[in-house]
Amino acid sequence: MAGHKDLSAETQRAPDTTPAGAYPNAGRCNGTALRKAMRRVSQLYDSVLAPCGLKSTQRSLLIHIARAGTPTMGELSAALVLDRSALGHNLKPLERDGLVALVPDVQDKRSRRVVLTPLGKAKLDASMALWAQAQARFEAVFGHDEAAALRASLERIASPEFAEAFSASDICE
Amino acid sequence: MAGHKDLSAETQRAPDTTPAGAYPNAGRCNGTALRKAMRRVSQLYDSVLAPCGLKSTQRSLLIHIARAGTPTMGELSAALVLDRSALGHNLKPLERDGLVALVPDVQDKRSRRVVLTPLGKAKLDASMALWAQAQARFEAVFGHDEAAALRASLERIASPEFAEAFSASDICE
DNA sequence: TTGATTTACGGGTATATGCCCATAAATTTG
DNA sequence: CAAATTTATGGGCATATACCCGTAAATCAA
Repeated sequence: MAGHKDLSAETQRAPDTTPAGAYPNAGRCNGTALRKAMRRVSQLYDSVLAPCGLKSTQRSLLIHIARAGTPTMGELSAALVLDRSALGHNLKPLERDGLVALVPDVQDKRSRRVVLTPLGKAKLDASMALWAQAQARFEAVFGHDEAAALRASLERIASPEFAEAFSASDICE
Repeated sequence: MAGHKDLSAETQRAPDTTPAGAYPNAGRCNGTALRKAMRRVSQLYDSVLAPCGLKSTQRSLLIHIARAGTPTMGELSAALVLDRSALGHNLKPLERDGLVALVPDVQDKRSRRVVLTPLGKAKLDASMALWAQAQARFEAVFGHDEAAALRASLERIASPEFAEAFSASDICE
C-alpha cells in the first residue's frame, strides 16, 4: 500500500490546511493527556479483568468499600473523587447483582452506608489475581519505579488540597 | 483497641474494622490513580471553561478536529484513544449544536469525515482564553516542568506502542 | 470477475460521570 | 423549642465511554 497519509499536502480538498501554527498549545492540555491515558489504561486493564466479570471501575469501587469498612455514600464519593450522584448511579449495577448493599445509617438517618456482601467480597477476591497480572504487565512496560512516581503525581492532583489550591488561585491570578 | 483477636474467630463478621492487612495493594492500582486524577482535573478545568459552554471533553474533541483538518471518524478516534462508537456518540451533541458536521468521504464511501463548522471554530477560539487560564492555574499549583513531565508519561501510556507492548506481554509473562 | 475477508460505520445497550433541583434529616440560631 | 440553614441523598437529564452485532463498501484471493 503506497497509501501513506502524509497529511502535509493533502490529496484533494484541504481547505483548512491546518496552518501549522494553529492552536500551538493543543498538545499541552493536561486534562486531555490524562483522559487519553485513562482510556488506554482502562481498556488494557479491562481486557485482562474481563474473565472475572468486573470492570476496573467496578473493582475500584468494591476495593474502596472493602477498605473503608462500611462507608457512607459521601465518604466513599470523596475517597473516589467521584460526584455523589455518580457514585449512586455506579452502585446500582453492583447492588442489582448483589455485590453491595445499602443500609440506612442508624445514627444519621439521612445517610446510607455501603456494605460489601459476601458475594461482593468473593468477586473482589476472585479479581485479585487478574488485577495483579494487569498491573504487572503495565509495570513491565512502563517501569515499576516510574509507575510509583506517576501514581504519586496523580494522587497529588486528586487530593482535596490540590483542588483547594487550584480554586484559591482564582482570586490571585 | 486492646487485645488481639485471633484470626480464626475474626472470620465471623468483621463489622467495619477493616483488618489492617486486607488488600495491601489496594492503593497501588495505576488505573484507579489515573481515574481519580482525571475526574479531579476534569472538574477543575470544566469549572473554568463553563462560561464558554464547552466541557473539556468537547473542547478536546474540537481541537483535535481543527488540527487534523478533516479527519475520518477512525483517524479521529485513534488520535483520541477513543472507541469509534464512543466518538460517534460524543459527536452527536456537537453536531446537533452545529459545531461540527459529518460529510461522506468521496474516495471511500464507507468513511465519514468530521469537519469543524465556522460556529465550531468560533466556539473553540472563544474557549482558548479560559482554557489557558485553567492550564495556568493547574501549573501554578502542580508546577510547569512537572506538568510537562507528567504529560510525557501520559502520552507514552496513551501511545499505540504502549498498548502493543502491553498486549505482547501476554504471551511471555 | 466472483467470492471471501477486512474495514468503517451506525444502532442498540450498558455503564460511567456530572449538574441541578427536590426532599428529608441534622445542626445551628434566635 | 421553633425557624433557618446546612448536609446527605435521590431523581431526572445530559454527556462520556465501551462492547457487540449488523451492514455496506473496499480489498484480497482464486
